[in-house]
Parts: sequence; structure tokens; C-alpha cells
Amino acid sequence: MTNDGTTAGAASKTDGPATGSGDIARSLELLWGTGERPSRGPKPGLTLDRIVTAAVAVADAEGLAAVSMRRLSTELGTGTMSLYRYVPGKSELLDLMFDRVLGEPFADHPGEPPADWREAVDRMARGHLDTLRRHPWLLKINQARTVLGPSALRGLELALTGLRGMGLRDPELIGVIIAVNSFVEGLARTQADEAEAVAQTGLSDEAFWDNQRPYLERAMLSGAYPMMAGMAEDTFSSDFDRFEFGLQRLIAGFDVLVRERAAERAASRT
Amino acid sequence: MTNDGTTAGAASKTDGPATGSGDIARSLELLWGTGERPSRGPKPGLTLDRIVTAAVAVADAEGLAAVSMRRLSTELGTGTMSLYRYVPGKSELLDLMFDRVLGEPFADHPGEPPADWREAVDRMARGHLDTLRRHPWLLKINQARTVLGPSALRGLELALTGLRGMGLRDPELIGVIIAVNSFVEGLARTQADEAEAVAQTGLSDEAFWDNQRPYLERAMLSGAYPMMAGMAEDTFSSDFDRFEFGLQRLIAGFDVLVRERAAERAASRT
DNA sequence: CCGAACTGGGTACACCGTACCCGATTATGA
DNA sequence: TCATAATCGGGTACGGTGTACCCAGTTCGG
Repeated sequence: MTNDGTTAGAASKTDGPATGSGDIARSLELLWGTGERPSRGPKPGLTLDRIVTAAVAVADAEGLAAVSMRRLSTELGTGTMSLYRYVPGKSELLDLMFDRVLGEPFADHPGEPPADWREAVDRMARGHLDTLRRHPWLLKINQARTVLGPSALRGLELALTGLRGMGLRDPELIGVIIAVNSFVEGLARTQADEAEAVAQTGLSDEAFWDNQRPYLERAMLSGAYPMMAGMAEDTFSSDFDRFEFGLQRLIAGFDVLVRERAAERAASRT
Repeated sequence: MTNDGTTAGAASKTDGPATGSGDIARSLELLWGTGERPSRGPKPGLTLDRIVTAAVAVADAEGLAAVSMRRLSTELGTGTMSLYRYVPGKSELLDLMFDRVLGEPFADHPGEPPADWREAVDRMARGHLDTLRRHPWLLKINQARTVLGPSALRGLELALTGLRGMGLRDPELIGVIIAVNSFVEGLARTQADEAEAVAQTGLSDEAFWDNQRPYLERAMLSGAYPMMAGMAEDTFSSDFDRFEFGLQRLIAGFDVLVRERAAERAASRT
């Protein structure tokens, strides 16, 4: 399988007027295209694949902010402007990075059976969390116009297959997927923000909390926050797995609906 | 953001790079401090409050990318560097914008009763979604080290008060809040990304879809995505309210746990 | 009333994305 | 065979960013 995968969304700034900013057609060509090159000029010394790979590597190692065209060019040993022979602009590159990385979870594990829809949801949530932990910069990319790359389609297909057994209507299945993914992304974002803050300030979480404590204690003693002041010691302990808690609540909530529908079907069959 | 090359030491004296992202102590002082000014030099012509207000206004109107120190200075009619007399750096300004805006929902409606915990969750979710829709740039700010401003504390206090009746343990209550807020943020992010994409590319969603269609149809015909190919027409229709769906599932999931706990308590009372 | 403490802000630097353009390379049409 | 059109590599330049550094002007405590 030839093509690198991908999809994407646009993300950039500046209300640049003219010039082909946001050339969707070009983006799609890069995402799905075969990449047959015209045979007139000299052979390209680079490939899109290498550029995307380098970009993902830099983003994984040093964050999305470190991914600049200049940085990538030195990483690849070329001139900065050469990159623009392969990618129309940076936002398109982000699109490609996005779809590249979305394809990972399915490349990993082979086939295996989802068995139960509960397990499918569980696996979907864990898989997504895993991807986001591996590539926290995914959370900073505009996902709006990214949905339709090959990797994204493949993921959606797999998810839907696993949820088939719920017996819900199609829009509801999409609702299930979105609810789970939204929840996971929220948690992942919190974790990613924390890691980023540690990296940027050089201050650990404990040190940060210690800094806050005097202000916080004064606030508690003020009487303005009675609920918070009366909370148990272990309330914010890391022993409590908030991912597990939320996921189980979601699954339980889905289960209620699934049972309702099953009951309705049974009733209407009489 | 992007810090300069200087080390992140953050020691207050010595060869002072200092500045930079994340002087926590200074941030806290700004968040909670009384702002008593020293009485030796000339009176300040600006206030922190005016700066934050202007920043929020610009962010609301044109997005977070439009909030630059130069832009704010022209907006306020001062020199760019003057702003640094009031704020240590841009990241601290973002913190202040964050807390400013978090305070809004509680300023709006007066007291009223939450009545049921279900209603409290419902109101919490809707309120958060509302805030995020009004200020989509909130989703782009690092929330990790921002949690403890006065507005954030007030919001947490109110939420906890509303959830008191669930009869869950304290860490679980936090889990409820996080699950709901994560879900809401995920949905809000999708919407915000969409709006941003439209604004940046000047391409409506329909136009975007039309561009995708040929690629998508080819993918469907390839047989690689049987589930998706067989989906109902209305699957991605906007008639289906995914916010409502997810929220009701979460509440149902919480309800299961609440009932379990109540049953346990009743049993242990015999 | 002098000087310390403070405010305002100009200049400069490093970095960013990328428009524009030119020379080198290469396959094609005559 | 060879001129030429097409393509690649990449240097230079522009307008943007955050902010370090420094100096001039203002105000009040001693």
C-alpha cells in the first residue's frame, strides 16, 4: 500500500487574502492521491512521506511548537523553501501528520474479535487515549476538516462494526462514538496540558501546588467555599482513576438505552 | 509562546533571564492580589483590568491568534512595552483572561435552586457549553495551571453543592464533574474548529463536503468500508442532537451508580 | 530640593510562514 | 541532436510575533 495515509484539518492564522491558502483540492490530492509524478524535470530529492515522518518525530519529541518549516528543513538537510515543492503550506502538513498518526492503532493489532459492544467501547476509549498520549499535539490540531482521510474512515468503520450489536439507530451510534471520544479527549487534554506546563516552566506539579497552597488556604478559611473546605483528604488523590470512572458511567448510560430499545422491540413483537 | 533560548531557571535574581513563560508566583499575585501600588513614581495610566478586558474582547471578536501584545497596545493607545509594566508576559495574560471569563456564568443568574442533582448536572453542562461557545479560545489555553483562580474555585463550589445529593464519595463527585466537562469540551471543540475552518478558508461546510464527495464515494465503492457504506441517509444529519444524547447517557450512567449506592446503604442499615 | 523609585515606550533581536524569483536539471518535440 | 518547456532546489526578503534592554520623564519620601 503505497500511499501514506491521511487526513486533516486546517489550522493556521492570518487572514491571508489571496494566494491559494486553504487549497482543499490540493490537500485532498495529497491525502488520497497516488502521487504519480510528472516526468519532465529533475527527480525530486525528497518525498512527502519523509517530510511527514520528520514532522511527526519532531512534534512527538518537542511538541507542535517545535515543528517549523525551517526546523524541518534542517532536519532533512534541505533548503527551507524546498519543502514547499511537496506541501502547499504548513496547514496541509498538519493535515497529513494528523491522518498519519490516526492510522497507527489499526496497524498495530491484527484482527481479534470485539465480542461485546461493551468491550468495543472500552477498547475504542483506551485506544484513543493511547494515541493521544503518544501524540499529545493531536489535541492542538483543527480536527474539523480532517474527518474524511483514509485512516479516519478506517477507524470509524472499525468502531461502527464493534457497536453494531447495540441495536441503536445509526445517528445514535455516531452519538456514542462522539460521546466517548469527547470524554477521552477532555481527559487527555488535561494530562497533556499538565505535561506541557511542567516542560515549559520546569516546575513539577508538587512544586506548583506548594506555590498555590497559601492562597488556597486563605480562600478556604474565608468561608466562601464551604463545600470545598469540607472535602475529604483523598479527594484529589491520584489513586482514584477518573478515566475508569467516567468510562464505566458512559457504558452504564449506554446500557440503559440499549435495554430500553430491546424491551421495546420485544413488546412490539407480540 | 515559544520561549527564547535562555534557560528556564526562573531564579528571581542572578543572571536574569527570568521573564518568561510561567512565573507562577507573579501570576498568583495578579490573580488574588489586592493590587496595592507603591507610592513613589508616577501613577499608572493603565490598569490590569483594562488590559484583560481588551484582550478578551479581541479574542472573542477575532480569535486568540489576533491577541498579540502589539495589537493590544494599539487597542489601548499605549506603547507595546508598556503592557509589560502590568503583566510579566503573555502566558500570564492568558491565565488572567481565563479566570476572567470563567467568572461570567455565576455573575449572570442570581441564586435559584438546583433542586435535583440531575438538574445540577444538566445546568452545569449547558452552562459550560455556553461559556465555551461564547469564548471558543478558552479551548486553546493551557488549563493545567489555571485551575485555582477565584472564579474557578467558585464554579467548583457551586457544582459540588449541586451534586451533594448524589450520595457519592468526594473523589467520585470530582469524577462526575470531570466527565461532564470533558464531554462538553469535546463537543465544543468540534464546533469551534468548524467555525474556525469556515472563517479561515472562506469555505462553507457544504462546499467542503462537495469537495470531498468524489473521494468519499470512491472509498465507499471500494468495499473497504461496508459499515459506513450501508449507513442511513440521516446518520450525519444535524437533526440529531449529539449534545443532548451524550448528556442524557452520562446522567443515566450516574443514576445507575447513585441507585446502587442507595441500595447498599439501605441494605447495610438492616 | 535632591535623588530614589517608578512609569512609558523606542529600538533591536531571534524566530516564524511564505511570496517571489533564478539557476540547475531533465525529458520531450522538432 | 538539440532547443525548450517543465520541474526542482533554495536564497532573499517581508511582515508578523514575544520580549530583553535601556533611557527619559514623572513623582514623592527624606
